[in-house]
Amino acid sequence: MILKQYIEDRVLDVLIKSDINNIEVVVDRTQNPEFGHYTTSTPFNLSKILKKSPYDIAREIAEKIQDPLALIDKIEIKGGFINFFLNTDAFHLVVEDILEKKERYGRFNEGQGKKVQVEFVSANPSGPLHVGNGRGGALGDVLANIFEWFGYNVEREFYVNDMGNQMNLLALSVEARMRELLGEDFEIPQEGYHGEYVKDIARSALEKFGNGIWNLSEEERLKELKEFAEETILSWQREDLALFGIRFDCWYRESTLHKNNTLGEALEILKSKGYTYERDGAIWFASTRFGDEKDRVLVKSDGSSTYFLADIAYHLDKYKRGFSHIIDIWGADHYGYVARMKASVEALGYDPDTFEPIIYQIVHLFRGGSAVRMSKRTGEMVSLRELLDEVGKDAARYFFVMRDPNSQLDFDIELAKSQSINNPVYYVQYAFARCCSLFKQAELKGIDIGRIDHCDLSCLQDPLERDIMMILEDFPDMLKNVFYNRAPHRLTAYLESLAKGFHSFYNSLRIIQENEDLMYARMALVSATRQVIKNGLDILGVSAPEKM
RNA sequence: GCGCCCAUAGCUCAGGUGGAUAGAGCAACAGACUUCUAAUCUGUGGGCCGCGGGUUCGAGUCCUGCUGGGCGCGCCA
Repeated sequence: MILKQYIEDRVLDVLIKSDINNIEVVVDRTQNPEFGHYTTSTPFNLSKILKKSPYDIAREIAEKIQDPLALIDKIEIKGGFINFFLNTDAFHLVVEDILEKKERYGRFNEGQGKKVQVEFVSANPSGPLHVGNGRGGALGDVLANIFEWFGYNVEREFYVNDMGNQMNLLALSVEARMRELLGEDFEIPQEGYHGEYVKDIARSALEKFGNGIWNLSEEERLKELKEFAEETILSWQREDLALFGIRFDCWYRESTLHKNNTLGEALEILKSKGYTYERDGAIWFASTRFGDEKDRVLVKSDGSSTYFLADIAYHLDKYKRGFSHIIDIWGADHYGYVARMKASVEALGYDPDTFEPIIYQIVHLFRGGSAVRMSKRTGEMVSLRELLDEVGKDAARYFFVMRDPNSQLDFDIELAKSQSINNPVYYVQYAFARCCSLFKQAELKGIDIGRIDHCDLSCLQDPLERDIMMILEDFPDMLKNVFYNRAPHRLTAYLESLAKGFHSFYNSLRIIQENEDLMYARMALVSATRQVIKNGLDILGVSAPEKM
């Protein structure tokens, strides 16, 4: 980043002195060493404006480039490209930068403490979390971490859907299972819950309430059971998420919105602005006026409110809590809600750009080559807990964010468990452990670790060393990419390439050795590598074991 | 039917705001441990970027029409 920035600034400097303004200069790393380390194609873009050939422009710019830090070895013109070759000393600046900034390397202060909310998982309290929730959980938590790295004050929130018919069905299902356990006739409602876990809840309910529960009125009994089932399931979810390394700042219940009459408030705002109307005895929101494909019902003809109105109220409440940016992480099956929620945010009077739903595609579980079937109806879903028990937190988190959220994810349980090169988590963690091991070795040999931080890096001249330094240089820039594109999978890919660079270096060059200058310089590089892997794993919420 | 997502090596996937000869890993084959962790490394082969048009100096990337797969289109929650 510092090097790329340096090149960019040098080019910009020439343009400004030539009175060419408002031109964006993009400097890229090259893929081919033939083209140097960094390149820019700005001359192509200037060609039309200046009415000169890209080649001539490139030559003119190249001639005027200043190099106050003496980092540029040579500049070559190829067509309209300006290719920059840096000297090896340039890359030493990167190592120094990392050793100075340490755990702050790659952080930015773009957010300046602005309040951002990331709401994710938000599974209904009607059953244990499943693997789909796992992807949403990992994605949301990592994005929240990224926002923190960019200087935002982030709140993680879980929305608890504790109202509605589903909870009544849950209570009825539990009651049926209780009767079953008592050897009575029972019937699980058609749309009820059939999973094994319902029996577990029924069993604990019998223990907790005893026979007295049957003396209550039907209504009273179901109310008790509903509350009991809900709290039980919520505690499961909380445990699962804790095992998954996720802690929410706030568990926000839908019932709170009803108690505070936020629904009425939201409805009033929409009404007063004239965005509602009555038809067929229902109250409608004219969401098509804000780009939705059809208008939506807020209050049904029987007088009850829709889930959508509660959602509008929920988002009104979020804005009232002072968040400047609101992110909702939704599964692909919620795509249909994007347009209407955007519409309602705008109708309430807030900037729809500050509301950002992020959609992730579904997860397919595999075990070796074969797909693991999931069925919601029979309740035989693979739970997040089972997955965590089998592959562990680190592999689970890593695998869930390893792919573009827009792409479906094939999650191979066997691969996630395997302790081999095939498994990218182990590959990256192993690189970290090797770094740590080198430090341990160094200490055993009585080497002065403190000297590493201010050693002479000039003996780092090997291409393998330079490759690592170039990757390390890229870290902050890569994080910007991750941040702006909401694309954590680029971080995992980055860590794998850094680990690869390190393993190559480790295998072919001796680090701890007779030549002390070289040894300290290489240890400095190891130290920088270790730091960057650590920073990256921290963002992912994956542990960095010192020994494996 | 309409909206959105996806399609890149045999497999799983990378390829910010368009840039040079499209990259990894796995699998296959051939090699490397008396020495800092072989959970590693080195080398080889492998491609009409789903198909057809268009935009321009330049397209895997942008626009458009198809094909195939996934998801969504309730006065459900």
